[in-house]
Amino acid sequence: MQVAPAMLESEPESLSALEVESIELFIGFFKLIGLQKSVGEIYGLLFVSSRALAMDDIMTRLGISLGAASQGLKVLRSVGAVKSVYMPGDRRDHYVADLELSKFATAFIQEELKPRLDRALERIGTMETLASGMESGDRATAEERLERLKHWLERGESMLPWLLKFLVK
Amino acid sequence: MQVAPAMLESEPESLSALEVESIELFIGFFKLIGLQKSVGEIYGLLFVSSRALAMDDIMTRLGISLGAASQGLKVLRSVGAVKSVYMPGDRRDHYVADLELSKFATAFIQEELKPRLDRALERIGTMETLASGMESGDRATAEERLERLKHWLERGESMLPWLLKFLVK
DNA sequence: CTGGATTTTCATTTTTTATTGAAGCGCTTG
DNA sequence: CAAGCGCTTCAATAAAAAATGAAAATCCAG
Repeated sequence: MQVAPAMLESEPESLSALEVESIELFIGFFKLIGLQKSVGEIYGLLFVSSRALAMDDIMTRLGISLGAASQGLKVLRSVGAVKSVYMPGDRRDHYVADLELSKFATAFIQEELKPRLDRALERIGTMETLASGMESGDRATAEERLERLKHWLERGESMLPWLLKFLVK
Repeated sequence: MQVAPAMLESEPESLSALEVESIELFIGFFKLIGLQKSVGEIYGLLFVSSRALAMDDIMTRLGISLGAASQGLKVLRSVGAVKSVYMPGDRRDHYVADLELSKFATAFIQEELKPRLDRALERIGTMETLASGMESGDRATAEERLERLKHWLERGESMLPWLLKFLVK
């Protein structure tokens, strides 16, 4: 029996150089918006694939586990980064990358950034109340700084709709 | 055996409610831009402090280690979020929060976002080369997608200067 | 210089986060 | 309607990131 020499530690199914670049690119990109490595890997693979891939293919090509593939696809579906296409005569779901890149930015802004800003502004309300019961020196400092922070956050918040519009097209 | 009632696990030096809110707020904020918890803690504490604090104070109030305080302050200095003020008759450095919040955003955009976009665009160059040597069906797919991605990234990049200007004031 | 105070560094430990894969659910289909 | 396939879940494990604290470097005042 013939076996390819010294292959126990190689890429599970050998990715093309193009695929490797794509995967690395999207890992970095997705990490930035708080998504994990395996999510980026999957999207990177699908992005340069001209045909739809089953979860099975994805696991094998990337050498990741069943669970990671399933969870990664779940995340990608949830942000609309991937859609499944019907393949006649195959029970498995097959996935293609959604090329509307702006979706990631949109999801990030609406699901991460916006809620955080809202939460922070809420917190500032609480802090203003707390500060009002302090002795005058500290109170003045706190109030001035809170005011400043509030302005800045409100400014940031006011920018989001514009940012969204810009990114979406 | 008698032990002080349930105090083994309390806050090391008791933070005020205002301080706790501030710390939590900045932990969240800083995490978003990729800075770690202890960095947020320190800034949060300084943000509502009306007097400059020595590293010693910071450690004690927050209950963090020497190393964490030192490293956290180093990061904060490096992004200009904190500055040290001279305290007559005390050899220790004392720190105050820099209130120019836009510095964080600026540092993030210039030190995280911009380099990543540049790196990604570079990578796309490589990928275009790789794609050009593929067989025609896959090549067409890859080229179209790369083009799309490139446009989007360039668009993002073109927005950065504007974003910076908006955030800085 | 010298001694102690202050701060930085970094190998180790702890904590947090991501991945794995076996168990189990629900479709299909034979 | 049973058996197998595809997929999801989640407790256990592994990997990555952050915190710790002792040792070393730096800084002054005397």
